[in-house]
Amino acid sequence: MSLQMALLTLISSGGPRSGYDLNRDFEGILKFVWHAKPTQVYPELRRLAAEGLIREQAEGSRGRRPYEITEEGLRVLRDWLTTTSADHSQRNETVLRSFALWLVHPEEAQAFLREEMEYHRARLRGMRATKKGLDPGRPADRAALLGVEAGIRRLEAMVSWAEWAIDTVADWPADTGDALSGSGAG
Amino acid sequence: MSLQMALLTLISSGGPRSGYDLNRDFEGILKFVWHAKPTQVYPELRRLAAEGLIREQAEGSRGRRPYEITEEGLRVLRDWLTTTSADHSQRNETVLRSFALWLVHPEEAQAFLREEMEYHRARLRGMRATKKGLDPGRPADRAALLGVEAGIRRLEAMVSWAEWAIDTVADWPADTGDALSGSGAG
DNA sequence: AAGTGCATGTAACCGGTTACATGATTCT
DNA sequence: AGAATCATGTAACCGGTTACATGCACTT
Repeated sequence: MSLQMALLTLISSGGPRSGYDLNRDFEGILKFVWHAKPTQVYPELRRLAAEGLIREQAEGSRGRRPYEITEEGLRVLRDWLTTTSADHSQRNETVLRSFALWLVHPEEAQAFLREEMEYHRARLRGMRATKKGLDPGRPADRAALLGVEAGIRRLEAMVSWAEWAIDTVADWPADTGDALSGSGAG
Repeated sequence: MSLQMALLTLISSGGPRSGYDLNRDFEGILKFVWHAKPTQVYPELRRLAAEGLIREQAEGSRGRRPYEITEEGLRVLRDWLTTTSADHSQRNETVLRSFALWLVHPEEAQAFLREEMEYHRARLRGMRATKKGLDPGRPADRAALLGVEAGIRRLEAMVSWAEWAIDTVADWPADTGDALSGSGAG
């Protein structure tokens, strides 16, 4: 359901877009918002076209199939925004793993946290670069700036959390033997 | 895959737990980390037991089936933590929707953002209450505190973002007619 | 001419959701 | 006695991933 809305949002905001363009968006600006593999995107575009929510334009070079949104597609998008409420279910493997960190040696826990810190710092740099590429003069970009700002703030939260967590784990008492018996790096 | 690890983490950290207990955890402390419906949890527990990663204890009152983690389960959990890296793919419908907000009237955009702000504030209160219930003297709770702190920081980021976004939308130029033609509340 | 990146797809499988079903225990 | 909550499950379906397949265009 929401994949359709994600595709309609991208197509409506970024002008005519092909499956390839959309896949790049999922890897770029939408990385922390929505994701889908190419094998899911292409059939879904066909379905949206069959439902009349998007329209295929003339085939471009290299077999590109650019789509544009239809009036009906816009209507459906607006309807979704105004009459349904957002699903808040989430999955975050970084945080899931942190719940289990008492089972490994502090050095291993810190190694994990450092890796996560670096990852989120890198993504944060990417997000800030993306932000610079947006034009506040364009209505669609103004909305995109809202989304990008959310991404930046969430990434900043993760980076500062990881920094704090590394310090916190350093202060954990040794717990000689019990939780870590049988652990690899013993 | 990660559902198994989520279940092992909960069972290892919280003492013997039944499917019902675990479902409550998914609705509570793990709400923003991992989620699974009861219909997925019960068969998965049977599978974990068949694989020898958890062990069923004596059936309790009301048909409760409490499980405890086995040595093999602990080994698998530690192995997952130390030899594989975290999947960072995410989906966040709140932020996805914000990318499309230029398509609706500013009042509708703000109504959405206000709703999200309230939702995240409420969840933040819940997370802070959860934090108070944890005992830093217990190793498992110390790790849980890392996870809960991540949740709090992410929720704080979302609340402050929503506040900022409401103000930002208020300053958007009117864009008389173009993007909003055909929109419901015209 | 070979290698890389562009660009789209199919089929099989698995993870996850929805709808449905059952019965015991506690509370009012 | 009836309602609410505890507690576990099955079956069908759908959304999403993995593995595989194809061919063109641009660069070196």
